[in-house]
Amino acid sequence: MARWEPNPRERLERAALALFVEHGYEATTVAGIADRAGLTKSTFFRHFADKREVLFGGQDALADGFGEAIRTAPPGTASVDLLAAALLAAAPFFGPERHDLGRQRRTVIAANSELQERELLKRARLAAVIADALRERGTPETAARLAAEVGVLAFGTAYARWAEPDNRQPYPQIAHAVLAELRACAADLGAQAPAPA
Amino acid sequence: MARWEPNPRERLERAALALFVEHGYEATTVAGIADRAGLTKSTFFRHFADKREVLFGGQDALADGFGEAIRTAPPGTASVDLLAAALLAAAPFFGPERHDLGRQRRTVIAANSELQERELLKRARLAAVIADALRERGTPETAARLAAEVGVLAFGTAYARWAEPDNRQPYPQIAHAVLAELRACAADLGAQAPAPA
DNA sequence: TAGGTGATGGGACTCGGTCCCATCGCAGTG
DNA sequence: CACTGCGATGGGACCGAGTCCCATCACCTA
Repeated sequence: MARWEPNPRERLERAALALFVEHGYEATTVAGIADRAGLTKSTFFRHFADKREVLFGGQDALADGFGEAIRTAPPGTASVDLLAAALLAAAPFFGPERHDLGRQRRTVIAANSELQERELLKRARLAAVIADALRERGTPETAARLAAEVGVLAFGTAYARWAEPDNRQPYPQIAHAVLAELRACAADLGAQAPAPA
Repeated sequence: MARWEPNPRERLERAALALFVEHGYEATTVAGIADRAGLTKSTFFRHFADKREVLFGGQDALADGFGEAIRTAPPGTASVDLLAAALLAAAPFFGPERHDLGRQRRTVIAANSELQERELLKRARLAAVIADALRERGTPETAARLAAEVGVLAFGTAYARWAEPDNRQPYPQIAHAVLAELRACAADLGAQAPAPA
């Protein structure tokens, strides 16, 4: 009997991703996902708050890792390096063995605006975590908000490049490169003298 | 008879905001909004793609204005000043007479994460419009993305400050101040030498 | 062997959203 | 003054997401 087989949550996640890839997000019903995992609709909603959330399970752990990395960095570390530390804390989630899953997940999300909304919400929470951690270190309000936004942009770009089908570079290398590039752009942007009002 | 009274779209928007303020977003049904506007559920969905969208009607016009402002700026204008031009293009939407509406709208959105998701999506589209317009002017990819993100952050901050209950400053003044502050922070962030890998 | 506990199954229900068709009001036309 | 075409509305059937409640099952412990 299907009841009491292990890891119902993980089974649901796998079933959902497979069905989303096969038939698309909208054409897939929650009952269908549950069926494929040998469970029911009730159980699905006991493990996930809604249909979208089945694709975003790891995001909370990610945010925790970001905050922790910034908080435990040595005193006096520059903001850019704090961002680097945060991005690297995500490395365990992006090993080469998860490359295919990451690519599929990205494809599914890219095809549906509901899922994009959810991803943006997760990123906003990520930015909030980063900004909070920076504020705890004494970074002024606006500087913390900007750095958090840059960090999230860097993370999103790095994730996108890592998940590219033909990518072979490891995530940490990509993250460093993206962050360095963004830092340079920030310098350019900040150096421009604003026109007199 | 209620049929054929003018401005059904605007009536629906007013009815929705009023009910959201009174009972909250979730406790309000689409049928209830339509009733209050003297219309039906069918008509509601003929004017708005979904329940959330009734609060985000102006966002598309906003994005158009942003793109237009950047495209029509004099050649050679610095990126920061292009962002300033874009933010000022939004000024007509934020006259003092709309202050109360803006404040109510913000309160409703702040209380519901579904609405926050939609707002984030709209802002992402805004960022995409800005980045596209900057690319058209020859701004390199990464610089355009960063500048767009900064622009959206500036807009969000300016809108939030403008909609504060006790705010009396006009929107353009706030926008300029926020942007100047962010430019300074970008300079700081970019000036930090990254630690050697 | 008899509970006790936590996870699951299952069904009823509400509401968002889609679809289709009948209906209405307003032209314009003869 | 009818007739007709057109666009907007009303209304009902329908599906799926999500909630709620309760019965049921498997495992553990006394």
